[in-house]
Amino acid sequence: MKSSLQEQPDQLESIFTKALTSNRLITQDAVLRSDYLPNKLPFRGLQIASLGEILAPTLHYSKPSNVLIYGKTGTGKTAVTKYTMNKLKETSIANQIPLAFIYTNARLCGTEYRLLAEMAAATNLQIPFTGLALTEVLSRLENHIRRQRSPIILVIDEVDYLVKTYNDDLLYNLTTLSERITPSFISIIGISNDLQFKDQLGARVQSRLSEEEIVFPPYTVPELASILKERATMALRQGSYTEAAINLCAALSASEHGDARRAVDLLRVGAETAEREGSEILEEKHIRLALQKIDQDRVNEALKTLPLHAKLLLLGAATASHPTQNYVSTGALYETYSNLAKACDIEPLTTRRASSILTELHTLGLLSAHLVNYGRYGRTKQIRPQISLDTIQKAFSEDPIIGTITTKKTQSPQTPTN
DNA sequence: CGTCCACAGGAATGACGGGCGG
DNA sequence: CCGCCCGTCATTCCTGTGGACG
Repeated sequence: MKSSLQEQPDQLESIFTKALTSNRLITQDAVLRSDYLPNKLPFRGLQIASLGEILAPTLHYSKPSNVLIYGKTGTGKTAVTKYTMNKLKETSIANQIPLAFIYTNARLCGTEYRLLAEMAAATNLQIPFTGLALTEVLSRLENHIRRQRSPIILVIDEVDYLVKTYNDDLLYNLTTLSERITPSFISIIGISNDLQFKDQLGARVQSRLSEEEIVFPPYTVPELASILKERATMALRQGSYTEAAINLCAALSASEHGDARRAVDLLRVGAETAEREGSEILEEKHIRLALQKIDQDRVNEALKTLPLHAKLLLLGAATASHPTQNYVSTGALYETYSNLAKACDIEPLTTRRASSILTELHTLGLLSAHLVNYGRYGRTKQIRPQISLDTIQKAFSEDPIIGTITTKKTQSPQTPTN
């Protein structure tokens, strides 16, 4: 800004604007968001090419093979798929080829029903929130697709979730549906984080669904570094970051199976911390702080969104676990859990239900549990919380029900008898 | 060598909030 | 409005199990 005016009252203003512009490390924050889709995807040329090859037949009206895409989180599966779909979409529109593209995420949808509803919505068919039989939704969808007359490319992200929590029926139904509507079709692209996913499919689905497979290897450290540098030049003010900081980001993320999304998150949070403490330059220490913060946030978020009884069980595990060995047996935990529940004026759940919740907590990684045998004295799980009592109490302190308990003084140390 | 502890976890069933078509 | 079916969460009932004790 050139201010040729000699006005002094704007002295402060200029100072402020200078402060605002110069202390901003991040100039393009959208680039560091996890949903940002870059217009080129380095180190994924092979995968893009294979997916392109597979989908190419759609351009002369024939059905492409179904595809399964494998790779750990943050290896670019979703980005590559979306990228390729977008390109294909452009081409199909330019050549007036009827083709519909649907992207769904099984885990975000949550249930089979909602996944179908989402598909329907993407093809402009309204499906009620709930209340219909799955078969009903399916047949409505079929009729609708018949009427629309345009083939569909359906991406199901995190298919492994779908199959794990339900089974492969829905996938089977979709493939047969596709066969019923020839010459139109639904071509399915399944994206899975789980490399063993295919084994969980029944033979009838397996042969249909995985006609083609593409594997996404994890990014290596140099690859991650290169990706980060590119993002950094776009998103951060020039000269506001050190090479070392970028490399640290890459190294930290590579140790977690080459997760690019996490690497970019780390960069963004790092830059934010640097900004907040008024630093001119993003350095390694900021990245380290960011790493802590990300982990912390993730845990806190998980804790806060837990259902009531899961919270109580976790709290019980943390309070009751043996001070030195740091674990509880199932029975003792159930005992403390019941007491906690009663203290909150809540009926405790049955042991059976508690057991299910416990395994859920285990799969979430908030607990560890392993089976031990005391022979004549039975067998039980040794359950130990993976999170400190302190963190748990803090996270629960805002809970409308549990908060009253956690803010109270810690229970007098009642040593459990064994 | 059989018992029997202290649970794990499958199957069946029910209560509940909701939408459906008629 | 009704009778029906849905998905979700929870209960009840049940069978299964590794190994120290007797």
